[in-house]
Amino acid sequence: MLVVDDESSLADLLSLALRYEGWDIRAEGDGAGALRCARQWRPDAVLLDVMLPDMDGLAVLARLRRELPDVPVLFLTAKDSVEDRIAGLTAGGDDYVTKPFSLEEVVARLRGLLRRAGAAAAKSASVLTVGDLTLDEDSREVRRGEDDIRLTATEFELLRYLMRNPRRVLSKTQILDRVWSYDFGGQANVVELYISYLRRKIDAGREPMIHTRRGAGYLIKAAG
Amino acid sequence: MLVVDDESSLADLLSLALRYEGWDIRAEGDGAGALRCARQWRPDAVLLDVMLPDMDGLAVLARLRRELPDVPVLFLTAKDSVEDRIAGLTAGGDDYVTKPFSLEEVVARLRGLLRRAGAAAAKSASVLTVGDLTLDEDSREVRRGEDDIRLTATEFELLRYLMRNPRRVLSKTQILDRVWSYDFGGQANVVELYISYLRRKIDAGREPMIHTRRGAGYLIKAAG
DNA sequence: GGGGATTCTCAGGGGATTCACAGAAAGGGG
DNA sequence: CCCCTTTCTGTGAATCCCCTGAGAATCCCC
Repeated sequence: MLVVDDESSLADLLSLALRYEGWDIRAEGDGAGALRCARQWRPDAVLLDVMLPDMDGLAVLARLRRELPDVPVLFLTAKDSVEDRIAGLTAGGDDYVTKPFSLEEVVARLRGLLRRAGAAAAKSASVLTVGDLTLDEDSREVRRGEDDIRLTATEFELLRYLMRNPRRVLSKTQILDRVWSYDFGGQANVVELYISYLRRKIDAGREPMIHTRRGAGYLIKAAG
Repeated sequence: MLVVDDESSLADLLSLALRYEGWDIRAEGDGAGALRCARQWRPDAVLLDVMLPDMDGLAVLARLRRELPDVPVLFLTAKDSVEDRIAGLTAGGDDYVTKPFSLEEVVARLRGLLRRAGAAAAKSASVLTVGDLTLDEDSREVRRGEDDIRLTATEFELLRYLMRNPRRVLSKTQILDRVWSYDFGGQANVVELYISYLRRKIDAGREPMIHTRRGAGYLIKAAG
């Protein structure tokens, strides 16, 4: 996975997060470097900032396509920038996220891209299961046993993150960094709040699946 | 599928979108290359820009027909160009779309061409069904249960996109990218507006099939 | 060219969602 | 068993997202 962004702090953040997902990452700070790396290293996907110091992101894309016509590209773009121009280009199967983004979002989009790129091979599970709890990333349906559970957007993202890491303690900081936007400036106790919301919907009147590890964080695991 | 267009960004866009549909794609930038590719590679269909740098699209067509008399051709043409001349040419079973087009439209036309050409590739029936809702891509007829439903062009495209992805949440961005033209620069809330139109026609007084996932997008699924 | 259909913008309103704050509850160490 | 720390949760305000009516612009067919 090739990360192209001239803001090194952001590039580092992304590199770390994606490495944590088990992917092999390289980072480049400008278009020329990106093209060189793409040519030599042949990444499976590219994260491309559309604002680069040396050349337009779209120019980079064009030249990238000449080298690697099939590699999926995830654009990183400022909220109110040239969204219309991006929209056209991404329609072909690429995708984009607007800054500021959450890492969960980036990872989810990347998985989607890879799944689609490897269309035939990977038959896309897209359903996470922990005990009798299931979460479908496509339909965004969540159920525990027989019961449908309606979640808000943030609750869904949080639960997805937990279920991606079953039986593993996730600290509040980790959660905040992954589920909320990287420039979130609020109180850390939103995590507690949303854990509480989730418990009400998922664990209510049942054996609990979400557990607190005092001083460490939270984890989810099958009941019993 | 052979894509012939001298505008490389557009050719890339099309290649990606069609690859996503599971087709095998090659792109050429001029008439000479197109003919060479057609001769050697024998595509099942050709997307042909009528404005090419080296030769008239019509001349390309003529020579293409000598090589591959049966391959269907989808013309790409500017809005206010020589539409009448195209119209004459397409009488033979070919078809055309005017720029700017939406990807949904191109894909739909291509499927139509392949189906009519009797190519093995397109086994797909032309009728989409979700619950008691059916949409015929050929006749453009839509019915819910016993009731005929009259849709406008945009409503039809939107519903088709939804029905091709039943039980799957589609974001407003995704919808905008697929259903509207690639250079659409307007407000994102047209999607909301057209969803609202569709609901009035499809869900009116019945169990709703179109659902909103707040903060995520829309999906269609069988009622109940 | 005329008239109806269609597409799209704008803006208001309503309800859902997000989040801060603060007090209550629970855990843990001495 | 007490006290301090951490976590939980009720309340309410601000915000965001979505829906829809009205009307302007445009398209298309006759």
